[in-house]
Amino acid sequence: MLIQTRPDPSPSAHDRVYRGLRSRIMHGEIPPGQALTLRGIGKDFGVSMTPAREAVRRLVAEGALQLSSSGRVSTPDLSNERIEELAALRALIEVELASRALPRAHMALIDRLQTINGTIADAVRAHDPVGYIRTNLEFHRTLYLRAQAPAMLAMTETVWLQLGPTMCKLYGRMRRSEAPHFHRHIIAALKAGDEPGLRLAVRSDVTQGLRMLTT
Amino acid sequence: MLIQTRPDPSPSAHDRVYRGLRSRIMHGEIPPGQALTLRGIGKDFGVSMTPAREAVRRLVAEGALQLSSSGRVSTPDLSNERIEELAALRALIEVELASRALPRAHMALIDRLQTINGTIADAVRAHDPVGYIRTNLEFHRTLYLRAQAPAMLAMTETVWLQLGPTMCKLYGRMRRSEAPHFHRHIIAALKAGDEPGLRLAVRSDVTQGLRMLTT
DNA sequence: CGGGTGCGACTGTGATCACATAGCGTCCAT
DNA sequence: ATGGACGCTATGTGATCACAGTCGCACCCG
Repeated sequence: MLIQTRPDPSPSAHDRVYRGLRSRIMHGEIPPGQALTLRGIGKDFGVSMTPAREAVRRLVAEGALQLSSSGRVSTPDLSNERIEELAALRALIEVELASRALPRAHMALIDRLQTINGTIADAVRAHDPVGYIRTNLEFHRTLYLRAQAPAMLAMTETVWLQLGPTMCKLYGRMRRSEAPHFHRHIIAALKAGDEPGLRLAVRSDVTQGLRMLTT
Repeated sequence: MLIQTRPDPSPSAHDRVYRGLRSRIMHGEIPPGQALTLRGIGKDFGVSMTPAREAVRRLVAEGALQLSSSGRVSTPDLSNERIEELAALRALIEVELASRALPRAHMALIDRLQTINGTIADAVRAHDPVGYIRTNLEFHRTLYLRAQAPAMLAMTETVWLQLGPTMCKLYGRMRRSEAPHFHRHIIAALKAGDEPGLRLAVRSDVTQGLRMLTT
């Protein structure tokens, strides 16, 4: 019996398309309101309409894309109320995830977080919005993975996905840029094992970041 | 220019299939681990495989169905850890929704909640698990609709959806049954405008209901 | 020069088909 | 009688096609 060295070699076409689009959307590579076509997506990924349609359906279900009344697909342009809601959801769930990760946060994890934080600073200095968003999310995901709570992490990533195009719009016009300020608080609270401080730091990081998103 | 009297007359086939399956799953009409086939679903709804596939993909994206490695589709059989996580998510988000609904809760809303609560008691007396689950969710949704927070409500409904088959298994073996106890606390807190009491009552209702789900 | 109208290309939808694969029952050999 | 191998059937996947609706653009008329 062969052991699968690659757990997912799935040559499945719709999965490739799904992952590709999801990554582009979550990392803010597509501005809000951008129109997409099934045939265009299919051509981009070298597949026919069928897998493109499945990937789009899935992303619509996750709120990463929206369908107009006539079925045209585009990235959503969020209202301020929607952004506030999604920020509140991030605050609720991510605080819980951080809290659950705290007891399992070894020094190796903290080191990795500090490394990622350095990469974020690099992206900021290089004025690389996509790199900034990607590494910022990687910082949070690395922490939350320690919470051993896959359902909560999935839900959080869905929220990130919905905010992707909006973050694209924001960081595109973001001129003066500073390294993520509250990440140091998060790391300090992790080191100290200070749960209330960690909750406050995560909540502050999320809400401060999202406050800049409301027009 | 004609005004659409019916905002969604959508004769769209995949939407019919999606809504139908979603309702069945959320209300606990399908036990966990139940295998489904695209051609079977298509025949049930009188459509071809294509809309059935799209509906299934969407439900998989929402966690209401799972795909085996070979692509076979079935309702998920949740582990205890997963159930605990979903219960924690319900507690987090629903408490927030109730809190946001509180300032807008008129007497008319409270009356409707009491009426629904009576219907729940009827379903319990009639030993009707599906009716119980449906009206119980209707109770919560009626309250949360007042929160004016569609993204949070959607996320909560996604959690309900994931718990649907598990609730089916539970309430199928539920013999002695009592009317939902904490719903009265919720209504009392709404009447009194007591926010801490409301948060506690909702949290208790959710966690107590879900504690029975863990095997 | 401006606006309305009509045509054409484009886009999503759903059905059907060909193909690969996984399940599963059966049949044969020991 | 039991275990294993074979083959059939059922199932998901992806491509293609026909169709209907929509959007846009150009052309024509005032």
